[in-house]
Amino acid sequence: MSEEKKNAPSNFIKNMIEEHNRTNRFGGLVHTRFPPEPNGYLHIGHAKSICLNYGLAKEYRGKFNLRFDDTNPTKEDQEYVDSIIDDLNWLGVDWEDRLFFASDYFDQLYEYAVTLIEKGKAFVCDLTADEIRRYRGTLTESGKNSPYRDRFVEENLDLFDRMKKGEFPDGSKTLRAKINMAHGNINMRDPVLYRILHVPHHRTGDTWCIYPMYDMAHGQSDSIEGITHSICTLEFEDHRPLYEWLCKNIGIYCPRQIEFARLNLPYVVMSKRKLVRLVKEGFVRDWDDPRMPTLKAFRRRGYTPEAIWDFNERIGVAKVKGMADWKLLEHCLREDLNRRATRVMAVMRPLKLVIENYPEGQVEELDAVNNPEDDSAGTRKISFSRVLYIERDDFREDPPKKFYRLAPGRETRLKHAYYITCKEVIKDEKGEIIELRCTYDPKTRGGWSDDGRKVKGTLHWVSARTAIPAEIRLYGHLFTQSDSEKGLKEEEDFTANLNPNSLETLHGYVEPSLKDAEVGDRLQFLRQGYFCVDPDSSSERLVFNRTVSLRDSWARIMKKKKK
RNA sequence: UGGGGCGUAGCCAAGUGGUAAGGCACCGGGUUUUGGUCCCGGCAUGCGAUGGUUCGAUCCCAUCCGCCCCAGCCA
Repeated sequence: MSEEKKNAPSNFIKNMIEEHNRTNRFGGLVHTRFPPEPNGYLHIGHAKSICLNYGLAKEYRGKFNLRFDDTNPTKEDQEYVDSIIDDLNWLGVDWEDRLFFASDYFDQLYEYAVTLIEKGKAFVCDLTADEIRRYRGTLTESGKNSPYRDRFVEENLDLFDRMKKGEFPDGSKTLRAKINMAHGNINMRDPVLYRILHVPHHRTGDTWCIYPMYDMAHGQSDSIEGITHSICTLEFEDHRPLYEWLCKNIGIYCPRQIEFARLNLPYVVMSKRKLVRLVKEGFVRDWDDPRMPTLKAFRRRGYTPEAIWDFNERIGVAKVKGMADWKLLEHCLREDLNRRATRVMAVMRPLKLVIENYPEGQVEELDAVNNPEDDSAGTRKISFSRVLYIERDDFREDPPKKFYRLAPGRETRLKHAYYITCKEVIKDEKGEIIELRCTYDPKTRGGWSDDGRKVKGTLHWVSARTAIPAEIRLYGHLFTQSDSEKGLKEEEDFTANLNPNSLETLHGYVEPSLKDAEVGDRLQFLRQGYFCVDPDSSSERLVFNRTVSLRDSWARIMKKKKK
């Protein structure tokens, strides 16, 4: 069996890896990792990092680790560990037996710190947080040395040991690297390596009251695990010199840190702070509200992991900060769903339609194809009768040009059923159309006419006597502005840009074959879009989320006309 | 005014001394019992700007312009 391999486009990281392989820098190995901090839920931006790291390991037949960067017990929690693992499994990521935690290395990290002290490369500093800030200098002025910088090694060793033993209160002392307070890169101005935190850790409990900072943990964990390419986002570029300085001065293997631009999507927010507010202040239902950019939300909305992978492969990887386009994500989704989703008929905004010449009480079973893209999906029976519902949008009393659907006196096709002709429009006292009276042509059963007569439009429908009522949720962008901070007035914050119409709830009808649909089932509602069964569904009530609409060229024609 | 990055089409993004890949979007056409899918075609005399080197520059050099990140005992 030959497997057609997609031409994954090149990017600067692959070029770098290939250069490393050419020069044998890492012995031809590629070993990556995804290093989340367990302090929140994964979102679509994390997916880019995951796909990148895991994808590279796969492509170069290397290894991939999952490592939680859990060095700040004040923010982290087991709940997030579980949630992150769940999302990674959903994405199909396999770290085999390599699930690690930075906290697994606390003993080793402590020894590394001792090594630095012994080499005269680190010292215990008694400055307060405020003092440290003042001593650090500014972007343009160099800092000045801490008065504790020249403590003897023995004293530093003793103090650090006592920090570990819990002799000092939070914030009273830190361990700092001894580098250069005049360095242009502020990260090199004697950065804090360890701080005192009398806080229990979700994994190590009360074992520790000193915890390493990011810089003292991340690169060292990479080193311990034999990571070759430590891929992170752009804002860590300034940390690379420190990453390398620490490896070198501790005297351990040094991976290569590579920085790439994180993913940004318009009309949504990705920052943890903002996401929390949306949930806490009730702007969305929860972390998995289908309007959220969290992976949980994408999952609930009906997105497939395959689509997310495809999207990430297509947006590429670079150092240019940019905005990805929802249109591309949606394209990837439709492409995947088109292949796999069963077609069914559902009416979102029902309009009653009575076929006057169809015998009262008669019911017919008609054949319907389940998926024209997949013959193996087979066919099903759908029942036809005298009273139906069609989509309100599929009828126009005064049809504009190029409107192919139903209109007074016009003949059109009911999908899989018959040609019908609209004879009469019935309105209520307010002038609202409440019912259509039509006739059908019995000779067009199945939707064909053998006299060569053609109709332009084909409508979806459900039979009133068998249709199941359903709640249908349509989603729009969370924000009205591509950037949630755009155009805010003086006193407003980003929530002022929330889209008040991001959720529209409809009550329609679906065909009876959906009676036993299960949560998560993905379907195409013919001519409308892809939908999935929401967990809010019960045996009493079916709830569908619109995952994404179908491309709608009629809507585009109308839009153009308006302009 | 310190340090680190980035500027190729509406959005992403390859290429890097030999005359601008690809995808999305968009436009036009064909097929179609989904105005879906699919198929065909179009879409940068141009690579932030200006000089220079060269037979030849998006690529090398110089200068300039624009944007982003960094002053947590967060990651």
